[in-house]
Amino acid sequence: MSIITIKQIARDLGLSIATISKALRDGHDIGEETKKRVRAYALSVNYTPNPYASSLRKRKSKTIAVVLPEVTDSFFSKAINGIEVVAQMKGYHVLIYLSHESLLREQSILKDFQSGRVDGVLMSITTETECNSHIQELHARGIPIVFFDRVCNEIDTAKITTNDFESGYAVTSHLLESGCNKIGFLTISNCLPICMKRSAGYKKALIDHHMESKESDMILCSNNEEENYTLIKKILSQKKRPNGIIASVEKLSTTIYQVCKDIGLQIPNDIKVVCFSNQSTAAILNPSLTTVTQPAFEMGKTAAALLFKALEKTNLDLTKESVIIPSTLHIRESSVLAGISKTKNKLLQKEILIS
Amino acid sequence: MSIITIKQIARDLGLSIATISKALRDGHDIGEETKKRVRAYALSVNYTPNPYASSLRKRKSKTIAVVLPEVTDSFFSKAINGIEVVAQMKGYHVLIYLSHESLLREQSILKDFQSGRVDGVLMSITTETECNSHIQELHARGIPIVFFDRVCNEIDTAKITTNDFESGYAVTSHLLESGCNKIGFLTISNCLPICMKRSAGYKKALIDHHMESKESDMILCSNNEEENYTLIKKILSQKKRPNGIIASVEKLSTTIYQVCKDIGLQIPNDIKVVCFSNQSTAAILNPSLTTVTQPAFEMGKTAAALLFKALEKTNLDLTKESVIIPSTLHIRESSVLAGISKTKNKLLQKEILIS
DNA sequence: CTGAAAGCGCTAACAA
DNA sequence: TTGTTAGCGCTTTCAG
Repeated sequence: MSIITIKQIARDLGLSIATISKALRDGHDIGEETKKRVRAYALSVNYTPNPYASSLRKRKSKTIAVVLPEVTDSFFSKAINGIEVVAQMKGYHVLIYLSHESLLREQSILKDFQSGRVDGVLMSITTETECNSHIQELHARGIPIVFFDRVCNEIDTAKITTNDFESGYAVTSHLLESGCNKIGFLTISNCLPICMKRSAGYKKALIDHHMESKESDMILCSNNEEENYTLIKKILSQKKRPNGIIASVEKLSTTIYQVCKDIGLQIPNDIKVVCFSNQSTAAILNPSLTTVTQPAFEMGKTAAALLFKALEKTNLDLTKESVIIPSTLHIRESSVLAGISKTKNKLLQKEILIS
Repeated sequence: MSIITIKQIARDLGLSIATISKALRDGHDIGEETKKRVRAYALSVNYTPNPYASSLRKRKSKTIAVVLPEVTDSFFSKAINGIEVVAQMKGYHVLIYLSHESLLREQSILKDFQSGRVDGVLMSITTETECNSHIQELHARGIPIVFFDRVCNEIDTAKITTNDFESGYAVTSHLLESGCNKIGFLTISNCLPICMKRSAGYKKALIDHHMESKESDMILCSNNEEENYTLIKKILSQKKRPNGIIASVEKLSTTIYQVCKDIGLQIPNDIKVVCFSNQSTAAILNPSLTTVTQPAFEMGKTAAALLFKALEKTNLDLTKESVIIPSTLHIRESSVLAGISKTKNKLLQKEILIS
């Protein structure tokens, strides 16, 4: 069974190539009879149009790119899920690219998009992305870009985010109200808007509670697990160690718990822990982990839906389409007041939509 | 800045289109001088070849598809990671498709590949994929397919798996040695090879330990979390409930822990739990979870590497290239012998490469 | 070593 | 309503 093309169908049916093409995509100037005949035949020979020929001709690929730092993080995998659901519904194909937190990779990935490979781009930038000329350049070419979560402020386009400032504020207030008076904030970047907003919320909460906000309580983690382990261990072993800790990345929770176990710190008695995380296991950790859960699936879905809307109606101004979807604070055992019995704690556990 | 093509460069440089094309891809019958001049100019005008024109002409897309049931499972996200790393190295692009455990979706996804959109396919089938004519058909078209993890036995091509039988055997033996005498096996399909192999290992271990293997101990879970919760709760609430449980899917661990918490069963005293899982949080669960960890990243990487090899040398016979990469048994608190003190348990904890 | 020409499979004017 | 024609941008013989 050799590959079957429009030309072949035309020959078989004694019609012209153009007629087949139009009939197949329901062009309104083709006779019903012919349409039926063509469709039936195409189906019978299992015809599938060559997407690349079509892309070349139409200058549209029906393909989008998703550029992410990584996939092994519940936030991103759930976001991909959301993106894929919409894409499949809309008949788009999704190319996935991982930057692995490397600016260099991100640059070379975006460079390729200049070729017209994709109609639009969904992206979350790396921790290294301070310079953004590569994004700027792509944007200037007229390729629609929608950022989600890790946005790039300098690019004037739609951004799908969650309420990071409020989340940072809420979670810090919660720790303060649970009795913490020295809260460490683990971040992964000093310039990612997402990190800056969360830490701004953290600082504001401290101020509002008449606490000092020290630079030394801001801890910059790396992309290397062992380095982070060592760093966190050092900090939690200090004499004046924090009695509360906020982790702004999911995977740090494992490291923190591990360190506490290894140096004999009891959560939440010795130290309270909260984490920005989408892990479904948060509730069954030892102790269960208080989290700020981002609406990952929703964010992916919204970003994708918006991008497709932009691709379908050219008059849509992405500049004015940013969306903020609130996160949820799940209060669990890792951050509750000391001295409250387990049963009481259960009552304290709650789920708060951050506003 | 309008899109720059080979034709444009040819005009600008006063050369022919063919010369430019050849010069850019280092055709050996072009003068060094010309090559340099062309390259330099192409770089200066930021030329990026149109991939679709090239694909159309060469009948090669430099693109592969990855078809998975879902992404929000550590196994699959790590596998994607492995795949992407190799793809990026080899200059391939990866299209991602989620079947969401639906055979219908899987069929329509594969149908599209008949078009020549992708040069090859990496896939893990759905729990519903009993009939496989859609895969057969694609395979017959000569599109190389490499299965990983959830393979389809009926298709004669390369399969990258882990030692599922041995894993099932090892984990069951471990539970028996920890004192269990009634072990429930949670599965997600009665026909997925991966499930059948694991359960075969489970049954063999029971027999070798002179235990009865009852069909009623095999529990078929669904894709719906609430249904699973209800089902597991029912089973663990029975008078003759199991005192050991093996979950063959990562996400079931959360459900099991939740059920135990809700009905007051203590792990591991009342019931021991083990799970096939790649979750990094396994070690910090309450109690820490014994797992069989599949080499997810390696499997993805191997599958991708193999596919690219097949794409590069047409004489490679995928039929003979299957690989089995062993899993690891991580023994943790959730499955240890009752009556052993916490400190002792620590010594018991170990990591065993299953063979 | 370079160029002319044909064509990958499809679409979109424009004719008939 | 259908057919003719001219490409989309690139690769690849085959001549020069």
